Amino acid sequence: MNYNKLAELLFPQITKAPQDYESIYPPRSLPEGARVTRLGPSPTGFIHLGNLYGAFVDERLARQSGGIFYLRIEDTDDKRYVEGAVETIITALDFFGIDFDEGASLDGSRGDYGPYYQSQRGEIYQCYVKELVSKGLAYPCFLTEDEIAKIRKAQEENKENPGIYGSYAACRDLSLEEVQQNIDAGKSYVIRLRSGGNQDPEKARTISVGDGIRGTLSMPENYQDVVILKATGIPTYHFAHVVDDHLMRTTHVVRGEEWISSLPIHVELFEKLGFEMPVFCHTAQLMKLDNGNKRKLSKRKDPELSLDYYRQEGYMPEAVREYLLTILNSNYEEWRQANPDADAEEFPFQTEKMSNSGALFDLDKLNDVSKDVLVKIPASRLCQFMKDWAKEFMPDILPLFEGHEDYIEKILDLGRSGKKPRKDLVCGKQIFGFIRYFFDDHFEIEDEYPQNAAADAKEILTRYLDTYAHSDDQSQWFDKIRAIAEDLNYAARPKDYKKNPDQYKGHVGDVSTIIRIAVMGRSQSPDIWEIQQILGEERTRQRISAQIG
RNA sequence: GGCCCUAUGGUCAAGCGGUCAAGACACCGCCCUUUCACGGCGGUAACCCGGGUUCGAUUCCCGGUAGGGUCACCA
Repeated sequence: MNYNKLAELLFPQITKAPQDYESIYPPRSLPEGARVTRLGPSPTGFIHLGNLYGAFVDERLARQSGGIFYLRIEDTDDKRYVEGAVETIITALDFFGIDFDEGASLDGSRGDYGPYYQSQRGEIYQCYVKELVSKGLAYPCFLTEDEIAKIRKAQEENKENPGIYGSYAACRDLSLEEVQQNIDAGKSYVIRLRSGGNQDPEKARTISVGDGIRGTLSMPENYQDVVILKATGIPTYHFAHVVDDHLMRTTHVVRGEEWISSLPIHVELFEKLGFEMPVFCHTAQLMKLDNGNKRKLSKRKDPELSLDYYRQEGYMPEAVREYLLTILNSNYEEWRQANPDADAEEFPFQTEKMSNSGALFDLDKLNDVSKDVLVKIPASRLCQFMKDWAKEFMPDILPLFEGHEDYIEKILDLGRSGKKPRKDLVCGKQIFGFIRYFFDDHFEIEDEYPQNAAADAKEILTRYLDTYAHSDDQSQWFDKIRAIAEDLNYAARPKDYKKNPDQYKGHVGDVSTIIRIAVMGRSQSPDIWEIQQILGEERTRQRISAQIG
């Protein structure tokens, strides 16, 4: 068999040789130790938390080493293509602070290692396929779907592994003439790898691959004659991955653990092509607890998997980032405690510190992290964020914020100063619920007066209103409440009440709860005096009067 | 079914042959306090099972079990 002739027969249009591409895409000149990573989404338009998780790893690896992080669109399957998906991906990632140094972007592509859309790299792949064919390492296969199905059936009956390999690889040794005849007959064909692996597990070589996260992975070598070029002339993922990551000079391939099982294929491809392998980092799947069982997060059932969910709820990107970092590296929280004010970028991220078991997504934890993050963000930025969020997801309330920035900022800053700032802001939705009573249209009485004091409510509020002086400082103000409490036989200090509960109707806390409900509509809130200062005298008096009736 | 990955409290997760088995979230209690939150203190709660190796295994090996992944001209 003359493989050169076969290659020429199959790919007459390919005139370039691998060497040409080697010089078009030379090794990158980057500082020692710089890492080149990539994100390779297929343009389905759906980007989820898992993608973001992986993207962070890529981004950290590259940026921390002074390397390159690029975006490559893996659109080798036109059936999956969704209009506008690339924009969606870039925008969603950008919202969470992920951007690229190179590759596909909103306005075309940038970088010297393109094209960055696999669909535009046909010639490149075919060149390497041709190379493989000419070396007898790949061959055209004319098996039809039906024939393959039959083979599979027979294999199942014989309890053999399914697939095209060994004696099942019917087209492995077709002569040049047979190939020619098939082509002339208009038969469609794919190109398969002529695997050198042994299907007998006893005789198979064991391959060991170092993984950036998991140490060493070892498994039997590949023996399947996998498809590398589809009938359309477009490569499969396996082949595109190997060629692209070599030519784009990727040093670290971060991908989900579902790829581990096809690693042997990739290893064989890298070897046959004579490429150096990148370092693989197989990340664990994000899981979720469902009826007591861990399971993979699914886009159908789990809204929190979608990145949109966090935007809709109004989580700030840095909060999500911070949370992701805590599950990304086990020592992150420790580092954060030691460096409370440091930029997250400064954290020395290590793939070795990544968990290799599936982490359960924990909303409670996210909320907690978010509180800690938001407490450090200035009110002006929070206000801006709330406006942006409302504009997109709750346009009805936007007018409450716009043009009232000073008011909003005061509200957001309530109790946030001092040594022990309040941490009650989590996300947009929650924040609005938390501060709703500051807006008359959204103010309503939500809670009931405490039972022991309800009877005195009107009396308390009347006296409160009568003695109210907006200019009182906090202690003057509270002294008046104490006075009211004492007059009405409530203990001025809770401790007195605790000692002699029978002597009083309640304590000053009950009195202020009445006031709190009248002014805020709820029994729980930050400091009443501060709120009244923000609300203003008129509005405060109005609300109290309204409850006196 | 074959191959592979994983296995410490409810969750995340330190540990890497000898520890009273860290820490965080959640939960509970107490303190602080005019409510809530914050903060402080304390508490409940864990090494999947069975064999080895070893003076000694959560840690190493083997075998189960459980969960997950993968076996496409999808990525």
